Amino acid sequence: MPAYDVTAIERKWQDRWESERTFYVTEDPERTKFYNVQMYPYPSGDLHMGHLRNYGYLDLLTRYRRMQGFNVLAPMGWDSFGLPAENAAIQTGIHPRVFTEEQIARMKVQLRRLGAVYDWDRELASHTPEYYRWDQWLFLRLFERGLAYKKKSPVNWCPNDQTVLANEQVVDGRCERCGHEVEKRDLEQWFFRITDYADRLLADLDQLTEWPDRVRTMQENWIGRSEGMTFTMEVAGTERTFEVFTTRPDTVFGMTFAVLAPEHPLVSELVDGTEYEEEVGRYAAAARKATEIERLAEGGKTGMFIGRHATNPVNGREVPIFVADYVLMTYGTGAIMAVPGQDQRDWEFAEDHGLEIIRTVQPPDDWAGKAYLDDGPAINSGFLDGLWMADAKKRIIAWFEDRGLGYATVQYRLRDWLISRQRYWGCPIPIVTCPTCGLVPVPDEDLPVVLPDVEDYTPKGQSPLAAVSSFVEVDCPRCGGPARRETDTMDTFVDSSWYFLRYTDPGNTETIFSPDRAAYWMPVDQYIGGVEHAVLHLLYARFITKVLHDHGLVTVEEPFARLFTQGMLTLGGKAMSKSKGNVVAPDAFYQRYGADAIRLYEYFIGPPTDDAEWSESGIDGTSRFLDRVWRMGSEEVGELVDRAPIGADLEMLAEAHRTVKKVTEDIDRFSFNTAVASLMELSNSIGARLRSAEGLARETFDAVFDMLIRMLAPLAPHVSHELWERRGHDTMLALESWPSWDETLAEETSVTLVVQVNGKVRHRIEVPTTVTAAEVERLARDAPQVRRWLDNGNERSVVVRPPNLINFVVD
RNA sequence: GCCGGAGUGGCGGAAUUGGUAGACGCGAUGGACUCAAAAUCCAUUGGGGGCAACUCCGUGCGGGUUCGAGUCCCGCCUCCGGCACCA
Repeated sequence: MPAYDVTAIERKWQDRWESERTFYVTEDPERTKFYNVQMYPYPSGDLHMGHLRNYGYLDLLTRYRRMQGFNVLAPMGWDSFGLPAENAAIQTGIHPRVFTEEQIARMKVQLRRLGAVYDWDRELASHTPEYYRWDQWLFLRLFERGLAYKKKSPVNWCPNDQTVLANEQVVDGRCERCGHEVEKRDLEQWFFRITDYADRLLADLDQLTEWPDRVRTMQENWIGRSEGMTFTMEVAGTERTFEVFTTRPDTVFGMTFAVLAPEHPLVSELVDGTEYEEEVGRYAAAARKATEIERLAEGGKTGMFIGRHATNPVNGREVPIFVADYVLMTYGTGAIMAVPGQDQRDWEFAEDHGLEIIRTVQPPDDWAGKAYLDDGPAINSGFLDGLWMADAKKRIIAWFEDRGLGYATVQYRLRDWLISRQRYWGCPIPIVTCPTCGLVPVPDEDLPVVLPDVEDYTPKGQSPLAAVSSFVEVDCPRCGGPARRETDTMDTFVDSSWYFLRYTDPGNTETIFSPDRAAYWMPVDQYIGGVEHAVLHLLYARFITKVLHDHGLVTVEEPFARLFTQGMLTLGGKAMSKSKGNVVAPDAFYQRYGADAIRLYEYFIGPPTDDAEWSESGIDGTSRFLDRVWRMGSEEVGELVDRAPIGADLEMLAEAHRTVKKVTEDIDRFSFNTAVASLMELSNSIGARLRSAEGLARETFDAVFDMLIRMLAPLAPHVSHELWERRGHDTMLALESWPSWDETLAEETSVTLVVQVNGKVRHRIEVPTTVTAAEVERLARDAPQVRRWLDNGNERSVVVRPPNLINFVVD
């Protein structure tokens, strides 16, 4: 058990921080702001140890930056729309709102128990009409700008969750949430035109120098920029044409067939009324329905000839047109020129279907049996022959452009963001469909479109809202005639793509937020969250911020200046999660050790970016450390002497200054584990000196202990605040300044000189930091441990690096 | 397959710029205190050899650069993460 009354002390200080509003802030142009945000959580109820680790990091920074004098905003909110509450409602019949708000209340209690402090005046929750009203407002601005549109297209459908999913929410062909295989369906859905921002989302990654490389790379790959050429091909014997996109226009002479995606509209047009109609129709229909997993499991490339030919513009050659599911309607133009000699997928298809292969790049002599993808001189390519890839591309694109047959283009892998969901617990899309006026936006003054209560939450392939006639049946806002409300709700990632802006002005009932207040706080100086959002939330939030920037509401183009992705806490090697049933509940640990020991252990467990395996025994260590500090600060431990400082005191003081420097630098580089280690070292050293014969001067102890407590304040806030008060300070430690260090004082006066012979350590000598190279060499040569080695060999040379290293090179 | 990241004692990890490998903590062993236990404190703790001074080996494996490599370079192995029919 700890040496002090953990529960009473923690409760006391949690009350004080709240009642004194210590961490509530306003905009203050006189002070430098620090906007500190954690990805707002889904209110899942009980926090486990893994959550505490993450909340602990944010709280550490809030307190640390505050002590450094920044005007720190640390808000908290709730990503409170979404499937878990709805699924619980289906099972229990409890309204998702009731369920969600209970969970929020519980989480707030638990955050408080950890000692996590926020400006609760800025709390927001996305399920409230006060919040989602502005989701709808935002949707309408995107709609006005042509950035929100409704379109029928092949989309991802999760049969288990009974809703469509965004591309980003399909992982390995499965639903990110429930793991069920995802099907393709042709549905009319709402999209956000994120592809319009693909170039900016890619280019501005360069500005994000304080983001982990890993996340930037993931976004770069996800956006997937490819330079190439788009050109038109004519279908022989018809008036019809289609466009193809290729990144290898230099290989166009090697085209031996063309392929259309099964969903390509031209497919049915070209086979209608021909002998191919039935069979091709059957193939295309099957391909459209198959899941991604089924399509890939086929092995080999399926597809079939559709009875038509296309003309290669470069040489007039007619090549057969196929339909095949390895061509995707959602990328490029949904049609390709196939060059089996230079593309492995085309090669496999050609082999499976007995098609001709013409190489257009000279492969190495021993190359056989597969496509050649690397660079080399062009062959079988008319006027391109002999040119290498880069030159050949330039030449052929110029050839197409001169004749108006094709043009250089850039394609992105990124798809538009599918934001409609056929589920209940989300933000209604503020659109009315009128038989005469078409899609009509709900006027701003009629917002919010309030989510109505329903009897039955069960998804039936369309939103449960569709069954609420009082919701669906409305007058058209434009012509007044009978019309129907959109019944899909928005992806919850829409809610989370701008909440950090709302925190700056959460009570605003006139606008989404005041541009001035947002300008003061933005960008977020430190953003903390899980790496699992690298291409989901983090991409969407960047996109929406740019849209709002273009709308004149936000000054910055990038929302998050510095990103930190924390590692997970694991148990049995797996991430702690309620659904996996491997969570460690903190309650027992709060009682036994207290919040401070838990926090400290979670900081100490390892680098914060790394996953860490939970272990119970580790808390003993941090708890013991806090006990030692407590006893040192509250009892007479060892020898406190009223005397003028002597040598030992000066050494103690120097050590404390060195620790301040180290801990400050460690926290700045997010090396919390070594910061804690340094504080332990300092505390050990104070203890050892107190027990030593000389003891410590009272004045030295007071100064050094004061520094220790200040440094401990962001890490173990309760115990450090209590000690601060008990030692006679009448100020709130959280508002005290972070200690500074005196560089001269912090300097080491002596150092261990390492004497090496041929790179091996043979001797160590304590020397003053000021030793010269000559002194180093003399000291080293005089030592018998060194002379033995020098006398036994031929000395070649000596490398001297005063004050701490000398290396003799001996044969 | 492609792109990242990592591999250090019994365990978590440290070594920030090429310069003392293993900080700090856990665990373990021995000791002090105690009637005893708990708590606390002290000592030892990478492996081998030696009474000792000391010495040999040691950061996934094999090479290399360097006076000197956990750190840099080349080639592998293993694990983790991301992407993956994107034309």
